[in-house]
Amino acid sequence: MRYSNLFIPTMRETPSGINAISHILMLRAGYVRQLAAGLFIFLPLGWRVLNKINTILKEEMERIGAQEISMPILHPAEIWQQTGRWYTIKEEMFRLKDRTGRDMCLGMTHEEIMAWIASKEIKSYRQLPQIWYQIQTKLRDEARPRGGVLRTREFIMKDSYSFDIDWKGLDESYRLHTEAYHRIFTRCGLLYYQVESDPGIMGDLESHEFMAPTPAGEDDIVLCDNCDYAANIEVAKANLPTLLPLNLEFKEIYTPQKKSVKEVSEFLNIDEKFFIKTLLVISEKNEPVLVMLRGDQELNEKKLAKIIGEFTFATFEQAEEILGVELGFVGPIGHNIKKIADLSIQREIHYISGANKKDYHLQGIVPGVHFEAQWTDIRKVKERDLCPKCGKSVRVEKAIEVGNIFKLGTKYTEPLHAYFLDRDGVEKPIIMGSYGIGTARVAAAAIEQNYDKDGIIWPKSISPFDIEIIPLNMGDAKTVKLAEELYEKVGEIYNSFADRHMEVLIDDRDERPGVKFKDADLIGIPIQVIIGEKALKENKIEIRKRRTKESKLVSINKAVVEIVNSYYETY
RNA sequence: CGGGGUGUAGCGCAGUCUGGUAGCGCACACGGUUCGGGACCGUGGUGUCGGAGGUUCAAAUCCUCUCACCCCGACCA
Repeated sequence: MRYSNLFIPTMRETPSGINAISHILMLRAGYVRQLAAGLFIFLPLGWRVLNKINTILKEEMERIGAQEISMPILHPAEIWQQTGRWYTIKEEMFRLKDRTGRDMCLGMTHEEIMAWIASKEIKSYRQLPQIWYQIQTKLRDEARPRGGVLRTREFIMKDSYSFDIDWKGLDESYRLHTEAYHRIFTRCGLLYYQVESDPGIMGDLESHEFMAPTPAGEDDIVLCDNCDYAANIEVAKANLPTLLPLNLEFKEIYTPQKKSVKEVSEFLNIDEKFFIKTLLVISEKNEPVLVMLRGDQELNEKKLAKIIGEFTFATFEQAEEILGVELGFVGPIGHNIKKIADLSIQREIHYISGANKKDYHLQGIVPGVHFEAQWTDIRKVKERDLCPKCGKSVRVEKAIEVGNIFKLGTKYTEPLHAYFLDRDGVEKPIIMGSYGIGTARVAAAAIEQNYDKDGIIWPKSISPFDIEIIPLNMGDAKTVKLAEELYEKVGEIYNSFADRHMEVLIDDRDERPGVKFKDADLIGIPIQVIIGEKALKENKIEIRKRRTKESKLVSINKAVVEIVNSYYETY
């Protein structure tokens, strides 16, 4: 295509107030514009990228036998009421009424609708298994859109749904998706990990997330370099840290104004490991719960929420009222309320914690002797903890969730009466799975992982164009003639591997060379073909790889071959 | 929803404290000179100063309310 005909509004200056690299570069390079919080317009280049990704998604989904369908975005409330999610999901769902006053909502995902159509049409085991997918817009009224296209209120997602006769079938559908996802993210040029994850409101069964590591990510993932352990920090486990016992006489100690574990630890010059951190939380049933962790550990709120449900941390006033002591001096002994202790607190070891008395702590506390509690894993894994699989130390990395896969079982098919008759004429619920990939997130993750100070460096599989031809002087007839010839010829070259034409962009604008170079680097097309008068005098042109910035002069009569070869060489 | 911040030309910003004719750079249009890393000279157009109300002879500036957006947190199939 011709640059002069394309709408590519690049910006010289960095927009203020935003900090995700992908957000800045997508704006500066003219890929997107923002309409409102969490709502983005994809301009021609941005849309081309999304379509490249969607094409890969389609190819890989079709490859595992999935069939593309299209679903309404506007849903009647009844179906969501049947599965209960109309009530369990709160402000995140966009709701509206139609002209007759009927409750409707905008689809944030499509389990309900997919299960509904399955319930109507799937009657026999002979019709199973099925995998249906869609690449469509979803809407969620996000509490806080952020990071440009990383978290938006309206977004395109590929989601697929599997329907099987039994759990074995689901395992197979899940496996097929896992393989497809590995192919998809590899083809998209992403560095990624498959991690164990929290199924959240999707169900209680197995689920994994595909995570692209980058500092812009919203999630923390725990990785082991020694083995293949990888998990979202929400569910990650680690080996119990052990402690050499310290003998402490059971007695109160005066610790004026020292409240946090850190403060008391420094004051007494005793390692934080020998402390018990005592937290007071209030569950959603308004029940106070005392939560204990070893002093050097942090609470994993997701793990605790799984045990006691949603909770909030007690305020200063609530603590005074419930425990009769100021926060900072609360200890595990006494208090006739529910207690949960992390497994990192070992029995038969002497610890220090609050004395339940202002300005005093208590040492020599022995868990199991001085207090009892429900012992369970509620701590957050941190860097250098020991891998639960191999025992070597793990690391924690930030990552963008680009895809996920869930085993749903009968969570949606039962409430929606999606039953079939099996071989023996027995009625059974369809076993379901769901699998998503956020298209724009893949694009953003690709940028986060592939850029330099000059702009985007697209993995070539999802670049909006393959080759950019840059005639430096549009006033020079020879330059223009050669550029046009290459534009025609390279565009016609058949890329036998991917079975498509090279997509060539020619910067035919009457701009100065500097402008063209800057824009070319910004928009990030893998191969730049530079046609300048100096080299032309020696019958040469320049081929430059965006990623490495290495360039070489090649003679005109070999230009086409060299350009195509360079394209294959880069990645 | 809690905390912080920002709204002035298409973009980036100054002006606000201390009220007195709304500015700078880039971009844009035209002419000329340039042409291998975001050129230069000249000329020109561009604003409900986020909105509403109030104080005042006078408000971008002070006061009250409100809206939008960004960042941190909560939340997040």
